[in-house]
Amino acid sequence: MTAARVRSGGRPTLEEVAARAGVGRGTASRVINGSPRVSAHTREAVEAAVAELGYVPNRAARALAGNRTDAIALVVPEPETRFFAEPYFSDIVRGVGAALADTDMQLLLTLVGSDRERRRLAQYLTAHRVDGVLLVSVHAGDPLPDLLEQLGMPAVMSGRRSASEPLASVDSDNFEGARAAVDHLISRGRRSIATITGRLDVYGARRRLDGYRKAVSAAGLGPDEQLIAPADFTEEGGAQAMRDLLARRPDVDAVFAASDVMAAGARQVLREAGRRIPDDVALIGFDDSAVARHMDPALTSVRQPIEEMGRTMARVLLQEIAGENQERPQIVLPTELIVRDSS
Amino acid sequence: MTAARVRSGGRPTLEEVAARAGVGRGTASRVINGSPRVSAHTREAVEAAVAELGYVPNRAARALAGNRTDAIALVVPEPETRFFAEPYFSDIVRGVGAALADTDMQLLLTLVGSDRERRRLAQYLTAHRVDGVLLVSVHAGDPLPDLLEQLGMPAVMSGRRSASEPLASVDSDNFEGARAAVDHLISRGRRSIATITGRLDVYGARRRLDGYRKAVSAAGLGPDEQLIAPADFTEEGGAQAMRDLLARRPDVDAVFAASDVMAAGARQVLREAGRRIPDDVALIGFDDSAVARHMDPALTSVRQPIEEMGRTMARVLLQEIAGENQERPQIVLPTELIVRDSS
DNA sequence: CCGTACGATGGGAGCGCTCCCAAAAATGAT
DNA sequence: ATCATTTTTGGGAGCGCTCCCATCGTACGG
Repeated sequence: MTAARVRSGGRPTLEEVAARAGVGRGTASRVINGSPRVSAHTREAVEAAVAELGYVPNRAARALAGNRTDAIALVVPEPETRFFAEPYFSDIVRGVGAALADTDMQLLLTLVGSDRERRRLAQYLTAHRVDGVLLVSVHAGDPLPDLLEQLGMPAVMSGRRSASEPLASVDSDNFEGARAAVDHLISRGRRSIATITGRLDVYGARRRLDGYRKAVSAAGLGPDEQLIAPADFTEEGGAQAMRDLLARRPDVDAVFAASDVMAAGARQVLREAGRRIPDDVALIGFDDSAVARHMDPALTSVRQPIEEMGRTMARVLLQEIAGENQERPQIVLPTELIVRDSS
Repeated sequence: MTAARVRSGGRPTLEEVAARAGVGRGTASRVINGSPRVSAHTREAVEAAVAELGYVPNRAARALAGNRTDAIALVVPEPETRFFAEPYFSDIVRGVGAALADTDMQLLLTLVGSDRERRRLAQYLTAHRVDGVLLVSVHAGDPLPDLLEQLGMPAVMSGRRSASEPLASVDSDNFEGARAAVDHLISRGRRSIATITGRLDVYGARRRLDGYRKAVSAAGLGPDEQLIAPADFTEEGGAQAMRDLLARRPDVDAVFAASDVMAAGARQVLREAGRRIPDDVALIGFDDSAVARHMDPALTSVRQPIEEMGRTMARVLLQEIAGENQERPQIVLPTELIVRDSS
């Protein structure tokens, strides 16, 4: 009693679809993968069989045979999740998800915190367990991008590490965003415009500072180094920077902070110093996060198109994987100044 | 000239590891999968070969042969991402990631927005492309949990749909959280304590209301229906509810809002009505989100152990997958009242 | 010293698919 | 109608692994 070749409970296989459609396995495969070398008639038959059987290709088999994975990894440095928590993370994810929706790429989420995890990730990548990698918030000294470059693994990062980035990247226009913010302060009649910078080993932070400088000097307010206070993107850092500014230049009448969180810190200090916002000192942040909307007064801020960055990153990565890109695209997306009550 | 069996550039395979260790493929497999039926000597030899060759198992082959995927999906309803954006999403992810770190389970992120995506997801699941599912913020009418139950697919959800949940679930103690908040208000001498509820088709929102009721009546302040204002978790909803409350019961001296965002809406209305916080009206929120910390005055709020919920969900799911659970665990994690300036 | 038993081991079969080659069918040119 | 092409098609080989069974080796009891 030879066991029947019919699969009892299991999911249907390609072979079964082919049998049902009265064609060979190879042909069925062609139809399913959209190869053009199939007659219309055959195609219809196979498609009907697929529908009737509710066939869904087995990903593992596909991956094994085709030597690819149909999966990409979104790599998030663990320490950052906290900072970027705000909308950032979920917006990126939403964008990426949207771009992947009509693909059958899977999105793998990879948090890397400890060195052990880093190593494991490197191993993962080396073992080619994903077709491509999305890198979020990469630091200057991060070895990962170089590893990817070396492995020839398609990758796209958000932001970049320097002006000349070997990997594909998608960034927001930090320079123009900062400039627009400062221009806005100038147009409101402010004259002693300070800035609180982010960690300057982050390229974006440097660009924001550049934008500030450009706007200030274009207005003939000369870049006054006393008005530039370095900080580290944290609330406490922003507060400290504000204290320094107030001590150095009590005449300051506007502050452009390179992040909303730092602006929140600055606000606190300004309050305690009895300066009214925006009457005495105008304040602008960067990121347009929840913090900005809920601050009192509501914070004017530079908004980055985070979700679109996510979408774009995914799109570019798919192109890289498909080998469609001659060279690594360096995409810069425009920012937008959201004017609220603080300026 | 028979092509050499040596793989030129590629990743090493099990077979190669076995050859190098001077054992058979089966034995090598046993070592790698931690089977006890291997002699210590052999084990060492294989482990050495693995290290030397930098062997990493091919996931696809494993999945294909073993009929499993070593992957779990985190399913996030798209419309929610926006609401839950705050820390919620990233905290859950961090928790899940942490619990998965020493496993070699992969985390698949699946956003489901459109019905088309829902269907595709159902197909995915039916095709057994993952070993288990993590469900975040499920609505009362969501068909997904039932589908999973039907398929016998291991699943864990955050929160639950009703008191009797067939699926495994991990929730925070909404009841006790709300009760603690209201008790705190009572201990501060408040007497006309109102509540702004979330959408009551969400189980958690109902539990928060129950907790409020319990605390109020325990204090002999009788549940006064006029002090209960239904809303929908949005800022505008919270504002509207607050207006209603003020109109109905101008004597209100405390408000417990079932979310920070609604509390933010309420705060706005209270301000406009000239009520000082906390002097005239004390205010408490729920979630302990960024909004709470940055509100002015800083908002007292009930904090949920989100990251731990993520960790627990993952842990429970792994157990479900391993078939270790007799019945579906219903885990409730404690909340904590974070007292700030608003109460 | 031999039979028994059991742990350790090797390797065949097969998971479901893609790749690719050779065969079959259709098309066109003469 | 014939032959050269081109298009379609079928199915073998093989991806790297797990499962499982037959075999081998060894320790032990009699």
